[in-house]
Amino acid sequence: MLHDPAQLDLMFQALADPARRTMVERLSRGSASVSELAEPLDMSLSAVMQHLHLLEASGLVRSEKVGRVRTCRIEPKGLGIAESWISDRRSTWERRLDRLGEFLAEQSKTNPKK
Amino acid sequence: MLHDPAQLDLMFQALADPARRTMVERLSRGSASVSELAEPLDMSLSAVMQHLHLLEASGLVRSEKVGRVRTCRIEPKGLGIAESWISDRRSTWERRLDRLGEFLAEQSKTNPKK
DNA sequence: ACAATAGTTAAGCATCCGCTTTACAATTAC
DNA sequence: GTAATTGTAAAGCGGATGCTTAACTATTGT
Repeated sequence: MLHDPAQLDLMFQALADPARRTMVERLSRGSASVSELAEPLDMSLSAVMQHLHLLEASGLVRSEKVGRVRTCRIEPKGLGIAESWISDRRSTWERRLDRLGEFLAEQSKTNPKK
Repeated sequence: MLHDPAQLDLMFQALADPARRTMVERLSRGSASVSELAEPLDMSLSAVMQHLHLLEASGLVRSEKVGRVRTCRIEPKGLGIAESWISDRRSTWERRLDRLGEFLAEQSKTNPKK
């Protein structure tokens, strides 16, 4: 499964704002209404709504409205996508370090430091 | 070790751009000069330099200049910081799901569906 | 010495972001 | 029915972002 650049843009952009990360933190502890998400944030409800739009567009959060309250919850696959891009880079890096280590070990066997 | 919001801002912001992710991907395969980083990117060297500044400010990349070439390499701790924030959120979410599962299992034992 | 290479800095510019305020819509409580 | 609650939509604004070009510095090759 290849990484879709446009989605990664949206996802990392979404995580790049402290208010939005606060919302994700809150939602990782359980679903919440828009007002509940807004409560710890020092900004208008309207602003929170705009952050929520971004979070939904990125695929990190989904929500549904029942009556007059919209309930938001985490989309666990979303976090997985961002996490796996990072972890792919890390493992590429670490595999390379391993090979380098083996190479150096081999060097010091056939050509020990004087 | 608590997550520093300002650093997470810089880090996710850095990853939110396709050119910068391309640079990180390149560097995860090994160190590179600025020109090498620029090669696959359709923009001026100057623009690449600006992306590089951001990547260094975020702590994802470091570089040093020898002679007239600046060699850039990944800072593996950097990726770890972003990755661990995400994985902390995920595990909070998953632990919560587990508890919910246990609760529901308990419910159906003492109060089986009619 | 001169030219080519590799990088750096600064200014400028169009666009995007993160808010605000205002006005409005839908649901629920009294 | 009317008032309070909860959420939405639109317009506007200042500052941040992602480039460009142009001018410049430092190192290396001939």
